[in-house]
Amino acid sequence: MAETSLGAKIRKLREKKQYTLEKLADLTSSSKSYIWELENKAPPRPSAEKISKIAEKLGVTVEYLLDDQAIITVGDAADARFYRKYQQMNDKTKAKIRSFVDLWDEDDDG
Amino acid sequence: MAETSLGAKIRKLREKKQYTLEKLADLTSSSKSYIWELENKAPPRPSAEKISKIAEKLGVTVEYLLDDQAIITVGDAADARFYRKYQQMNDKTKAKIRSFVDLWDEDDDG
DNA sequence: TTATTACGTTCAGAACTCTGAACTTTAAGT
DNA sequence: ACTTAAAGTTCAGAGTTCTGAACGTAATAA
Repeated sequence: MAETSLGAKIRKLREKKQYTLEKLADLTSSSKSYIWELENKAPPRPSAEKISKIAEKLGVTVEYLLDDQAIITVGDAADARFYRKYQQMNDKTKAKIRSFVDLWDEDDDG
Repeated sequence: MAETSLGAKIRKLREKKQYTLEKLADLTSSSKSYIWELENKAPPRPSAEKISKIAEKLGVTVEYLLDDQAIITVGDAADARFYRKYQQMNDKTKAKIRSFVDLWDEDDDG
């Protein structure tokens, strides 16, 4: 089957989160058959709305999902991605990161 | 005519860059009639590919164009404080924190 | 074996995107 | 006024997205 870059990314992220096709479909107001198509059929051209919800639930940016090349994320996009990731962590981890960043901030920030 | 949030953002950014419909269409492999529809007709549901190119040429993220709400909805006051702090740091520090958090995520996510 | 359950796969077709070409408007020049 | 050009607007229809429902497969249990 034609394996696209987008499809491979979605499947990898979905499996890492242990979501079934149906689970991810529910989270993103999609059908499981469509999620399956995105992962397995070429060439998908999903709507921005779909890919935006999918990116959100998988904890990445739209840019990351769509860009064929590896991207060097700078500026706002990187910040958005970072924050999305942070939000999805559990409270204990969040607290650890915050106190860690507080220390870093003292020394380094200008 | 129905004025959507997405349409308004695209027009504002396009006019700020002094692009005509045709110019933006050329830059994004679209037709000018379609760019016009995005700006003026409701409800647009453009493909991820289109909106990605448009965001790129207008110098914003896909998330900024699509999210109806304020960019980030904060669940928790501590998160909000943390993110404000993070945003004010310099790029090098931000990058360090991000890669640090990426590592943390590997262990912890599930 | 025969349920049952959970997950993945296939496909017809309604609904929608997006284009090309024609048309209208606005503005500047003579 | 008339011409020309540049920008915006409209629309039919080819082609695509996306869903719902049916089907396939594998695992577990009685």
